[in-house]
Amino acid sequence: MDSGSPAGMDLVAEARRNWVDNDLGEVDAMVAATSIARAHQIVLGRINQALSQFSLTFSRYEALALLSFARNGSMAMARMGERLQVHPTSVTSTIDRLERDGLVTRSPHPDDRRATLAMLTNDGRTLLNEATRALEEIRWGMGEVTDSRLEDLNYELTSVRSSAGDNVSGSTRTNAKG
Amino acid sequence: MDSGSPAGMDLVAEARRNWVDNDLGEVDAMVAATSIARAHQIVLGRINQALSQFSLTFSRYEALALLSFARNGSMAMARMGERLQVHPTSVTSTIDRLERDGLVTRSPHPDDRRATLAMLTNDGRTLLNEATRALEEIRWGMGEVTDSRLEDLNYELTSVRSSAGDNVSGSTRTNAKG
DNA sequence: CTCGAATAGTAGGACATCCGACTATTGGAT
DNA sequence: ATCCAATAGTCGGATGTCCTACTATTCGAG
Repeated sequence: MDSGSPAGMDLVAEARRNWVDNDLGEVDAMVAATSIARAHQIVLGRINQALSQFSLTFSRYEALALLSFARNGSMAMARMGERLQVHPTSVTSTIDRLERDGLVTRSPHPDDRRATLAMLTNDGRTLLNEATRALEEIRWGMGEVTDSRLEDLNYELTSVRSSAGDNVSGSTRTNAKG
Repeated sequence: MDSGSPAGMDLVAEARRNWVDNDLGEVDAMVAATSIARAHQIVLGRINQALSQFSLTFSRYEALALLSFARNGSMAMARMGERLQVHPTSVTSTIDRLERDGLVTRSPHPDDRRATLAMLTNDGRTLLNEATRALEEIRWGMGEVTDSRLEDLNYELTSVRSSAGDNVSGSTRTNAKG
């Protein structure tokens, strides 16, 4: 345990009980939504805590990582928004802070004067590598959960993602279980 | 499909590919963290969209629902923070807006002059019931995913939650699969 | 070639969340 | 009885996210 919860209390089970007691419908869906939210809160909290030593947040880390995989370490901001699935104004805000901290620079797109390229600086790449090691050390906030369980979890999550149009490609489910 | 994604692209699979190509570790954990974040984004987006017709957000809805299960429809704010697992200042902010909209009232705690009780108003309870029906209609953002799959998903998520100290009680896993 | 639709980025505003700091009150230890 | 630590709530500030609106630029239709 590390992200304190009210002792002796399962918040999700509590929600289920309240729902059932009040004859409300779609209990499994309610529990799933609640569980996802709580898991997200836990994992994001751990990740952000691990990143805080680098004055990074997960959002900014994701942006750095995305740039690091691009050719020349640069990418048009609009494309970053597509990849990260965030609003264009969120990209502006994220790049603002990364630029402020010297991890990224803005430069005009050579072929499209509307566009702006965000480019990783040397400092940015160095910090990204350190932050990545820190995230590996905490197993990306997944605690003690074994890789086998993580694969099962990833498989189950694809059903939610695909229902939203995420083109879920080969979600390699190595654990033959079904 | 309803929450657009870049056509023909699985963002999570893309992340996995980048990770493997760069010989980075803890790939399953990275994918799990990414999947949880994306699933959360999808589900929360759908829920907030369904709630927008009531000028509610999921945070405010959760607060209303929590109060509705309490005796007298009231609860000390500190206790709300514990149940919702959010910072005390978040409770202040949430109750501020609910009070502004006439859905909740503040009153002094009868036995502890430090504490403040948040109490559901009649309008608040009415709106909560309508909002709950709206969430049931969209199956809490879980799309087409069957209840059977949701049970499996809920089971897998308990491993993450319990690793954070959530005292996971009987997560009834009706689907015998292991 | 010109004009309007689409695209790229940003500014301003609303919310949600956390953190640190501050006030008021409670309660236990001495 | 007194004093200090713990608790309850709020304020101000930082971040992240979205939305609407606005400017600049590109591109296709005619």
